[in-house]
Amino acid sequence: MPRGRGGIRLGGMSAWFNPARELDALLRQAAASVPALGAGFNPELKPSDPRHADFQANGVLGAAKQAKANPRALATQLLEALRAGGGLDERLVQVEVAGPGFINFKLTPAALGAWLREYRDESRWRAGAARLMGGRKVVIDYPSPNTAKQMHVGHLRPIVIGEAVARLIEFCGADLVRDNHIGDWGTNFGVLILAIRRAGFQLDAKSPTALEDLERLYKEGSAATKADPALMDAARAELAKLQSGDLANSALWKQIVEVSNAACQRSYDQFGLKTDVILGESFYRDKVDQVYAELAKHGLAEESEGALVVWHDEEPRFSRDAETKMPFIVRKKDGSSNYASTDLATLLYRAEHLKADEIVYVTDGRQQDHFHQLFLTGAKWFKASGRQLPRLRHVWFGTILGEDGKAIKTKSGDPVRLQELIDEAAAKAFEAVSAKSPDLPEAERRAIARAVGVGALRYADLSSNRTMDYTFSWSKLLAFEGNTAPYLMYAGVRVRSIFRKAGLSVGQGEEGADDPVTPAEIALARKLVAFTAALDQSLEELRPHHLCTYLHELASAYGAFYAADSVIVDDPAVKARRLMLCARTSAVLECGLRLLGIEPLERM
RNA sequence: GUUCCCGUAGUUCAACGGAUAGAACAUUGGUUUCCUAAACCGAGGAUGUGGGUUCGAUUCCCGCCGGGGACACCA
Repeated sequence: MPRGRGGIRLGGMSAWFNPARELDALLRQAAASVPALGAGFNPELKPSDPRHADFQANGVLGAAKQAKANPRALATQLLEALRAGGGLDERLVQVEVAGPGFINFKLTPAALGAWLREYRDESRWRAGAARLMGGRKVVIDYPSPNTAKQMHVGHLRPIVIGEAVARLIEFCGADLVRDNHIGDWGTNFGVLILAIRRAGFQLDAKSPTALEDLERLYKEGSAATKADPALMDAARAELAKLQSGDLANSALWKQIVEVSNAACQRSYDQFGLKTDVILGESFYRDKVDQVYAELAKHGLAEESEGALVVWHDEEPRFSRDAETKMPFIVRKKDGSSNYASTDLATLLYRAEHLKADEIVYVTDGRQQDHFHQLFLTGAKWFKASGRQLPRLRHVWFGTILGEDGKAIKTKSGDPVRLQELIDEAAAKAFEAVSAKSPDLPEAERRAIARAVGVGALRYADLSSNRTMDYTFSWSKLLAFEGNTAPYLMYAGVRVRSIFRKAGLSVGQGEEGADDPVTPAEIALARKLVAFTAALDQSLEELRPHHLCTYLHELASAYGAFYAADSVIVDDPAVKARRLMLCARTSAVLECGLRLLGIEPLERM
């Protein structure tokens, strides 16, 4: 993400969409004329603790050390150069040298007011954010489940995180393709087919218990093949038959996939998840031969113990000299394809047919080594064959642990089913909404409960850093107070209620609104302008929790404003400017919630 | 054994090398003739451990302790 490339000014309008970017650019310009700093100076501009300022530049401290200069004196020089440059209007931004040599920037009420009047709605923000990823074609790979398993709580994260990351990327201007790369061509099928044969089970895809039956059989098969290596070989043989076109296995495979996809779709519907394409591993069945041929041709892959593998000697743990060998196995010794084969074929397809500039893989953290090897192999392969490698990113998340502190797995006991979790959340929310708003019709209370319950689940998962593991807990996932989705949704509902009471629709009644005045108005306005910084930060490493933190702070600032300053008052000027703050809060909050995949409400 | 991730108030989590380590829950004291109290205002309480780098370390490096993951044909 390039910084300091000048700012965007939409159609000659005056306010900066993203003040941090503008200030960064101005500081770099100014530094060029300060001898001790020069053109390569990085101002290290960051959002500041609001007690001090809106933004602070820390870069002078390090530079002063390098130049053996007094940091405060150097900061003062830079500040003078900045003023001389003429790009800074001090009626909008107050600047001062502070502490050991920070440069602090504080937006004045005039700047806050200008921003609020100008960046009114989502279309303006999208236009502003489009500089982040505009014109880029991005493929995102999620939730990519394995087939023939019931959805349990472990499936929550790829759905929820994947959707939030996808929406964020799309919001920032990318042309996005959501590709559900389902795992439908692996050894798990061999295991399952073997188990079905051994049990003499007749699969009926239309049976309501079909998925449960499959899951039970898979568990049996999994236990059996684990206990007996001969059975594992038999399972692999079933897969090899499938992959080479055996009619009976292919027919069975088709039925299993059908049952599995229908069940997954029912879960996706409840999360509002829509994928653009479903190109599972089986889609690449006839595209892996090209991968083997090209890797061999360029000398990247070699035979080892009968398998075709790629070593990466520059990475000690993937090198052929490693103590425990961890090659990237691209073809098994029985000739079957595996995860690596199909992922390489998928990479090529996305680059050549989908024209991806960037590919984002959303999976759990246990696959880090796999993706590291995939990316290394992809880079060498594309370079050797003269292709342009898309930017590859592994957006991984931590594991949901069971009560025993171990990862929740289908095989170890019975983890909570996803449907059970959703139903429980909705039931609890229904109880709450019925207690607090008994006058609403039952149908509406049901709909609200659904939105609140699912929203709470999603937010609980998104609000902490995705790389953290967490232990499954009903109370954590079903919390409705504090830093939760219902808190944010409630703040939004209170804004909408004001407009209803005033007989206006959101956005009306703010004509001629002036700059914020009271402390609560100013604090809220500063928070609203900080939306751009929150977007930047979330997008940078694709971590939605930054957006969650921001939205919670915004809702909290609104809560304080709501308690301190009445909106519907007699003074038309006061009313107009507070209505403007309400409208902006509503819009930012709802836009932010939607980015997280949470549907805002009119009332609750 | 090799390697990756993690360790912050009683609990669940923030902090992109910077100022007095922020929140939420729980505990505790207050706020409602007034726009939804699912709210607001206040109080107490924390960086596993030992070194190092740095003007400055929760953050970077090394050791130790503790938890989890991966490691030859699962995905």
